[in-house]
Amino acid sequence: MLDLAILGLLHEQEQHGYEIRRRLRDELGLFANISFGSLYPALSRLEAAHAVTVIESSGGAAAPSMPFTGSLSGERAGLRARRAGTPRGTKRSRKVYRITDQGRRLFEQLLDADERPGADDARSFGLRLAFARHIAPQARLALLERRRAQLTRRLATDQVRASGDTLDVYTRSLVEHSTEATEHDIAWLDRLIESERLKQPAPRSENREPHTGDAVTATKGTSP
Amino acid sequence: MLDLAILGLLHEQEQHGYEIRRRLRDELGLFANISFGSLYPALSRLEAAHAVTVIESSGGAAAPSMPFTGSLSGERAGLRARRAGTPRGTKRSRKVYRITDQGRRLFEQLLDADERPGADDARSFGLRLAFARHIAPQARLALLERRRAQLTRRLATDQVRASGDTLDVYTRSLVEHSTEATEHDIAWLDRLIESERLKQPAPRSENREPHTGDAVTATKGTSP
DNA sequence: GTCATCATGTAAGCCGTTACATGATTGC
DNA sequence: GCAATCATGTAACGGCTTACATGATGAC
Repeated sequence: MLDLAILGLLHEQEQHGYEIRRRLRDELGLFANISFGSLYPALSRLEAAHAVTVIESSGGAAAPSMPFTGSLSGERAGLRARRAGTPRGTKRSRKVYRITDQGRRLFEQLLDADERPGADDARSFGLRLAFARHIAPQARLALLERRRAQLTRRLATDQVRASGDTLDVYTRSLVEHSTEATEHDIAWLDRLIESERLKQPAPRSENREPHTGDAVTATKGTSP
Repeated sequence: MLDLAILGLLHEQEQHGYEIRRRLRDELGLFANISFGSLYPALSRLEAAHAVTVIESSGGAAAPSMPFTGSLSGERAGLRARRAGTPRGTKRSRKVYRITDQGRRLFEQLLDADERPGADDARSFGLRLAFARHIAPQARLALLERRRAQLTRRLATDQVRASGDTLDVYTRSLVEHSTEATEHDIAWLDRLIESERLKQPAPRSENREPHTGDAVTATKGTSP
């Protein structure tokens, strides 16, 4: 699941590990404080699988496919010069990763094929929804409806539990609150689903133009 | 955390592994479908730590320091007789566990000392609340208030996230919904806390000011 | 006598953690 | 020059999963 999160972030913008961690915390909120002991091995794995490539592992400019001097001292000089322009940041000795075409394929594959059992459902769904803008409208709808079905099932088992007479006060309160929370979640999903339906009124069996891939481009280059 | 759940169930009634799993699923709801690959090793660990003892293992040996007939056929006959009384179940070759005094101590210790980082907060709290009736009133109150503080912190970070301008539609919706859910949780906790305070009006161990003045929301009555 | 269910266990693996080790850059 | 921060990595471990192995009991 971490792989999915990483690919999702790199989908938007090339970045280095340390920064990925920050965005995971500040933007996604999931993986509140993912540890480097998870993150870096994950990046290595993805690189080995050719899902990402290192486009810069030292000082050069982060511009895509822009060749730069191999001179280490030259790079250093360049960075010193650049530092004057940017008050903070712009460190050296970092590896900037970029997602590959294969990585993009893997991303989409993970996005709708993963949902492995044993995984935290809520987290898994949250992660997918956070990247929902990158997927086709009908896949988005399917994601929402799968989640809705999941919650409906939970509601059913909660009600069975609540109907038992063996629960003590605290457990009963817990179950009742859980039921309310689930109902709240479902109502929210229903609003999202309706809003999706309004955006794409007719599902139209096949040959649906698969979302022209603009709007995804990196809006900012190397800006700190 | 599984250890805590097991001890909590055995706290109430001696049982064998298979049955513990069923109660974990049907009563607690947490550990929806704990696997035997987790459960049995956990029981073995607890036994090795003298937190539980095997009080009956119908197949033959393994009863600790309690001698009984070594006759296999004898055991079988006894079980056959017992089966007639109970229409289903009452299998043989199972190990019935009982919690020990040491286990009870461990239980209480886990109950308020655990809360390890990296654990699923909600699940951990739910588990503790499910066993809340076994702990001292002030410990119960402390549990609720710790959880409340936790959720308040979450609310704060969610609000920071929401105030950023980089979030896309779906992520924003997610954060907003998460905020609502957390507020809902806090309101529920406040109801529980108030009801606890009513049950034990004056904590007054020494320097305790029963900080009133909360009276937060409480939109709906405690009993639906 | 065979199949479903109850019952216990082991082995391998996944996915995350903390703790530890190292080094570059920059502020003071 | 020294400490704080940025940045990357390795090692050991934790807690759970699935897959596999075994066997007893009861229904038919």
